Amino acid sequence: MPADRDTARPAAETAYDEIRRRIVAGDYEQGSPLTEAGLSTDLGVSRTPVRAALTRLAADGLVEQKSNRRIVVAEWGDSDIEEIFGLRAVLESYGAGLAAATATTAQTNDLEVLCQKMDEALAAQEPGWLAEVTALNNEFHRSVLEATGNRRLINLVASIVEIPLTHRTIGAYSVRQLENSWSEHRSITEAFRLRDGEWAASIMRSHILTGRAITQHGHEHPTAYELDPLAEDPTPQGKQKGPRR
Amino acid sequence: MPADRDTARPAAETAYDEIRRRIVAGDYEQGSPLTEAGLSTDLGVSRTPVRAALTRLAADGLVEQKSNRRIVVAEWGDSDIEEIFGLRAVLESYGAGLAAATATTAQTNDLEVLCQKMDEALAAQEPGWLAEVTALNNEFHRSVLEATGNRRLINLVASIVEIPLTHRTIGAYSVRQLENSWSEHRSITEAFRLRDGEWAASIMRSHILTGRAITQHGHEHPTAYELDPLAEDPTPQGKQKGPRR
DNA sequence: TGCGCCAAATCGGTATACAAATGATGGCGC
DNA sequence: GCGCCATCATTTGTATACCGATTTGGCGCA
Repeated sequence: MPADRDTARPAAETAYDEIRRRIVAGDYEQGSPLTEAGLSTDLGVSRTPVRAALTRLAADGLVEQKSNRRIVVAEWGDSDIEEIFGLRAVLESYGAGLAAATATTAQTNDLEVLCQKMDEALAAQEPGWLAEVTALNNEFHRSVLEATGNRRLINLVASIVEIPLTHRTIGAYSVRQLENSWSEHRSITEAFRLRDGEWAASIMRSHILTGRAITQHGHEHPTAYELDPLAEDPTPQGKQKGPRR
Repeated sequence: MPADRDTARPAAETAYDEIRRRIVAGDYEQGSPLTEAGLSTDLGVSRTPVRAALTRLAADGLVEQKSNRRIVVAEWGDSDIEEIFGLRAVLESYGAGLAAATATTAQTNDLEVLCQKMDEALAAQEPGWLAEVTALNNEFHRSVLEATGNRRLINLVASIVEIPLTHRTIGAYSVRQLENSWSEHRSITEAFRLRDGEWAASIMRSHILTGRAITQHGHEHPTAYELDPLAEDPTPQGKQKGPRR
């Protein structure tokens, strides 16, 4: 246990980030109970910041409060993935349409840069490239939403997307499918350049629904392409003991 | 200060509800700072539940945390109304489409009942009818979303709609416009009966965008209909002293 | 041997005490 | 007289102690 806490950052935020990271990383079993005291000793802070963190996580939907006021890690199944992709398709296509119609040249160029980086990442395929692709993909979608300037829309999508999903999702794509995905990103960028909101929205919708199809059915017959599988998991070191009980 | 606290309900939840009510009711000036100590003494609870309440309210977007870690009541203007109606149009039409395609007869009947009650409320126009109409309207939209069974969608819309808006919105409608609004509700119900998701989605979209137009431009030339204006406020009894400062 | 009740421990909810940081105000010096 | 610095007050962040409720395990009785 580190004696020198990082006093620079608020401890409540640290606790929030750490607990969130653990949940998203899958360190905790779904439905496993989280006790404030346990997390408190685990993180080396008192129960108060842990409580604040759990409150925020509950609002995010990452933990649930059972009737007996017991807090457990949220569970989800196929229906949740269905919901998430459906909502993303609706919201992100809406956002793409808005953004494309009003985007500045600078914003469009930013998307172009991201596409460029993606191409390079694909071409190079250095160790860890899957993680980089995931990051770039998230960045692209985030940039599109940011371009709308619609803070509420951004928060809405953020509250949905941030789930132990995105990680594994990319893994379901074959390289061929990844190339197609990037091609769609390029098309969206082009729609931005033409200020064609309808086109942008349409592509974004297809893009996400394609992702849904691949995530749900693409596992069966992957063209695979086995790269170094460790690269997919950004946190390889052995984790702390799992949930209590 | 009441000595006999209602120990039955959790104090944090009470604090959340009360602070939320005050914000939505407009008791606090937009951008006015909320101090934990002040709310604590106001509500008769300690700072801890107040903190929890403020955390939740921040997640809801009803309060904002300024850079200097000062918490203020969220401010909004016309652009927020624009955002909200736009998102409602997208999300609720999506929900209506989903729900209509899968709705049970019982769910459709529930909508029918609500339409019936609306007709009666309009015909009677008893004191407080505007408040009742507001409640029925909210209930209708909530029922449609509930019929989707999409918990995430429900939460998303809830996080947007619950805003110091709905109250005043209804006031902007003329009676003629209210009748039209209910007529659209009836059409949505009919679409449910026919399991016509596309139709339902389309009506819902028009319905909400009409609401946007009335809210934004309908104030200028209202056919008015001045009823007792107090009826609009569902909490008539003199509440605790207003915001500090 | 099984069922039920009681007791003890565990955990979440609340209050409060304390520390750290930030903003304001007043005084002092130039 | 103006500006800067120091001190103080206000407020948030954190820790901890206490209380009530719920659950669990054991013991006793049928």
